[in-house]
Amino acid sequence: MPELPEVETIIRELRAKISGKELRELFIFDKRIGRLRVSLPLKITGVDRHGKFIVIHSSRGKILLHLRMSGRLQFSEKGKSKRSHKSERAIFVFGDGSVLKFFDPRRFGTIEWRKGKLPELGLNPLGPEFTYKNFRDILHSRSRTIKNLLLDQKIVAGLGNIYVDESLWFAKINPRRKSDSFSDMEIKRLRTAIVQVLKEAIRRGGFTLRDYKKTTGKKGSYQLFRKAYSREGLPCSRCRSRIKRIKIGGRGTYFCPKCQA
DNA sequence: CCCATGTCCTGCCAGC
DNA sequence: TGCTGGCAGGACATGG
Repeated sequence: MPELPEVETIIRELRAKISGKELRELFIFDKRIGRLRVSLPLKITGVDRHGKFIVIHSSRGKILLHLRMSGRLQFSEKGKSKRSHKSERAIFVFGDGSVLKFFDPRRFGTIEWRKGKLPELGLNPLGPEFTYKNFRDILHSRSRTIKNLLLDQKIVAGLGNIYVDESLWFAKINPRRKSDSFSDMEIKRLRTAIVQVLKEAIRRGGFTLRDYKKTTGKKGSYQLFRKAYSREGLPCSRCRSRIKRIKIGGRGTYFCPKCQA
């Protein structure tokens, strides 16, 4: 389930590996993932992250990849452009013979071609616009459960189920709280928690529980550091109470019932 | 508009 | 052992 830190890890690897290369061929094996009507070859000029989108820049437009839940990219310097696995949905072949494979067992991932603007998203939590004031204005202008609000990409772009639970744990905020009920102190704590959690997760190369892996096939390590997500019944590392799991908006939600009362 | 819920999809796993 | 049902979740559609 790639979220901002996982996507950031992936784009840093991709940037180093495919910038400046020529995209010679693109095979898409599953129509559901998207159709890319663009003439090849294409010169890759850079790779960026936009929320959870991977943006591959070229001189004529951008390729947007979204991994959704189970999407994974695997890069090899010398690879075959033949499909060798059931969950392989697309293969990018570069001028030097290296290949990038898009695996996605659950088939929610997408590939699209964009000439103009990128999709509109909310605040970038690692950008200069994620100020206390901007964040407070958004929280106070809505009356939603904080868990749902933070999952909304049009509010803050890049958080998913894991990092929302982790951030709320650090901020000591109950995931069921309504966003318009927050004090200034709580908003400051939450803002700081989000930034710190995301930075630490990037430093650790993301969170690997099942699907997510880096483009080299290696795992991230944030799961070893996690405080709430997928820790049901285990002791809270602050107060030793047992972490609880509830459902909010259909999403599994982990929190400490004592510190996040 | 605002907010919550249902849906897409496949692999995995608990329980019988 | 083999089957079944439930669950996982990002984003979008739908409906109140």
